[in-house]
Amino acid sequence: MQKQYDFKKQELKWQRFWEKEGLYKFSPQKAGKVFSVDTDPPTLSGKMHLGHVSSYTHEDIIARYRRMKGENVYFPFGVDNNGLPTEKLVESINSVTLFEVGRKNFVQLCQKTISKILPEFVFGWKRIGASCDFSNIYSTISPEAQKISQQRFLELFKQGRIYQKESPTLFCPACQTAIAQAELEDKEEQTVFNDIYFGLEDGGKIVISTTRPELLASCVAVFVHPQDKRHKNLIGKTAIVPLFGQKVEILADDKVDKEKGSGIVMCCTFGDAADLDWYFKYKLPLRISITRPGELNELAGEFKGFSSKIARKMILEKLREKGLLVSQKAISHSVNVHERCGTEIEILPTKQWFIKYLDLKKQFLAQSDKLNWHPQYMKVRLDNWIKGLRWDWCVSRQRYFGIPIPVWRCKKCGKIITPSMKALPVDPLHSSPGKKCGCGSSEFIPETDVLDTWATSSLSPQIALSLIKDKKAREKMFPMSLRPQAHDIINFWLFYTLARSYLHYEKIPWRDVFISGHVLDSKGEKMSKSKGNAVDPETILEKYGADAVRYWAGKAGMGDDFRFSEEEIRQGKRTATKIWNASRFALMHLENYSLKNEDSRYLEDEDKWIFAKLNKAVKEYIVKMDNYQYPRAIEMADSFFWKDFCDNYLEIVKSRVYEPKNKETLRAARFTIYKIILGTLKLYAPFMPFVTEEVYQDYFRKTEKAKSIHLTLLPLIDKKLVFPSVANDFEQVIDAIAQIRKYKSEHRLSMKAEVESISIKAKNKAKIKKYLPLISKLMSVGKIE
RNA sequence: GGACGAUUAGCUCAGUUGGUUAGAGCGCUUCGUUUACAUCGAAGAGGCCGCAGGUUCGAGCCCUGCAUCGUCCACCA
Repeated sequence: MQKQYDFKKQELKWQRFWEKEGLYKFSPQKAGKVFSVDTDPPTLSGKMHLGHVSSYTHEDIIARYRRMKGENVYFPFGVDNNGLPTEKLVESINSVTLFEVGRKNFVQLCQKTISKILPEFVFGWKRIGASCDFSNIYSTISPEAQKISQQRFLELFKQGRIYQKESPTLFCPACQTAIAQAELEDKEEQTVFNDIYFGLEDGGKIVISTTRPELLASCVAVFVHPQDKRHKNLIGKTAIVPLFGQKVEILADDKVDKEKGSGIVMCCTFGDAADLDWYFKYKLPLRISITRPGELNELAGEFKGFSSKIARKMILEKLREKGLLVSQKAISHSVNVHERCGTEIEILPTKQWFIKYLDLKKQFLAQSDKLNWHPQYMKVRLDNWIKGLRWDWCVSRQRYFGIPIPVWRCKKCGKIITPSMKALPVDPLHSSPGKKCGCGSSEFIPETDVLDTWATSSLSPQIALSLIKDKKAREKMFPMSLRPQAHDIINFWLFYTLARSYLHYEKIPWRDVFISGHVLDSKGEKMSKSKGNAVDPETILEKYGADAVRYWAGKAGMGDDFRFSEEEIRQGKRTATKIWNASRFALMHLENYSLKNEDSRYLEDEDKWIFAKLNKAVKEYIVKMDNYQYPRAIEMADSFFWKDFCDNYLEIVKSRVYEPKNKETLRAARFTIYKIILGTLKLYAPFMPFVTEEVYQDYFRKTEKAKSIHLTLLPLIDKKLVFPSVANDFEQVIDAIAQIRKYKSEHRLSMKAEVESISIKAKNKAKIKKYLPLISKLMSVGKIE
């Protein structure tokens, strides 16, 4: 063993070793109950971030623990490289826009770019010691994933759960696609609240307030509050929209806020979600004046062709000229923007594909009940979301790099034609149904929309399991054992997966759900690129090593967000060093020792005591780990290793190994050291896989046989080595030592200083008597009373 | 506005079904070159357990109300 533990060199070495040996390769034939993890495929981006480090450390701790419990762990790895985020990444890496290169070339460029950047991206996960089966990585855009996704789409189509409908949809004018409610983000924006005169048909005028005067051409009604005395007389009258002249009815609805502006509001198709509600509720006419790219159309007359921003200025100018602009007030309000690009969204009627599922709320809630939630209170979030669902699931996107919706439409009769399951995956743009339509026509219009990313990632269990070739084994593995994920996507990924699983199989997708939190900066604020407070994992890994960073992550409990703490990482590094140092000392005394079980016959009381301590620690460790309370488990390991073993046992046993009274006591000490060190390493192995492997390989591998510490089983202590009453009595020795240390400390003495006599308090004097010589020798005390 | 969570030592957090003097790590103070480790060891200081009521022989833990913070959802002309 070297003198210093060089984590950088060693971590890389063991990572390569694990990979080369295929340590974490899954095979259904291996022994043990299968424990399968529906891992969260990270969205492909240039680099892993600290959130990935922490969430994968949590999963990995669980996976490694289960492996050491003798379970056959399936811990797959995938990347989410489907859809808009990947498009954006590819555009920025190659400095092109998809409009420049065209759809077909762009899709190819995406594939090419992905395979180029993937290895480096994945290396991040290997580096932190994730024990995934990297020999077989899945991708959410692979032909296999496409096949699975299209297959399930067609299944639902046949069940009558897929329909296409023209409907007002959330639409991003910059990305040119429909987006989901989940993709919305709030953004605080400075804007101007304008009071504008509307005419009345019977003469007179009213003032309405709006932040979006560019939508005047789309105005279809004016609303007041039914209990608003000021405006009660207006109800039922007709107003005339300035500049555009359309006549609109004045209606009453209690959604109107009397306090806001003049208390009179215009309703446009569509300014926001409230307009949408009114449109349906009062069956208002449809007046669309904004095109998909976010420009005004012919309905806006002279403003046609201008972007909504410019048109807003022009319209305000015109209103001002005509004396129709009463007043303006700068306000700050929050608007809905697309999370990917920050563009304000529009609501536009477009034709989209939906999965019908609003009728299944009850069933979904029942599925949620069947899951084992960790922590339990997170369940409420899902349940509230399910109860509050208002729309069916819009699964179509007007994008390019995604999984194509596998349908054609007959040019003649309009019937929807689907491919055969065997033909999947298909891209309708580049293939044909291969059969005639029922009406005899063989001309088809291909569907150009692709599926929403969630429509595919909701099938992650199916995609992950598709890597297992043995069909019988694969089917036995569903439902999977565990879904680990963060709390922010409970309403999306977790919900959608649960929903799909019910729609297709009427089963829950997994038994356990484990929810983790987000990494915050050291002040407790959210990390984000824009704030510039994001910590780069690479710097931190360079500085402290993966074991240390994992130690920090392992201290974060379920559900809660937790802070980045360099202090805690330093503590992790100290722990790794301590493990290495204690092992170095121990192994020094184990040279030329070969473990013999009969040595346990000569165990001294301190040996029995430390075995009892380890036994207790292991038992509690297992309880905590089984409940996903790994921060409590690592505390068990810490306090056993640091306090009981290093500070007390090793100090006591030193005299025995340096100057043994006889062979037997030396052998017993060596036996104990061997067992305890190995046991300690095993407790730490899920948390600090590198340093524990280093020590294991250095000494224990030749006797323990297992190729790696990560293939060994938990240190369950042989009952024959546990003597509770002896251990209990010996506890008094520890207590006495503490008292003597305190005395010396208070008298500013070195621990080595000789003391003539001392009196200590003991609970049971009779039982401590036989230990007095031991204590007096150990603590350099002449006489103890 | 609705839901959920949090509030315990200077900081980050434990505290099991209510039961003696409330714990850990870090930080701080003092001491110690003890043959694995100064990346160490020993000792110490430091807490009206957010506030106010209630239940109980007994409350950090149970109940009610309030306050503050956080998260998610809704609203956002």
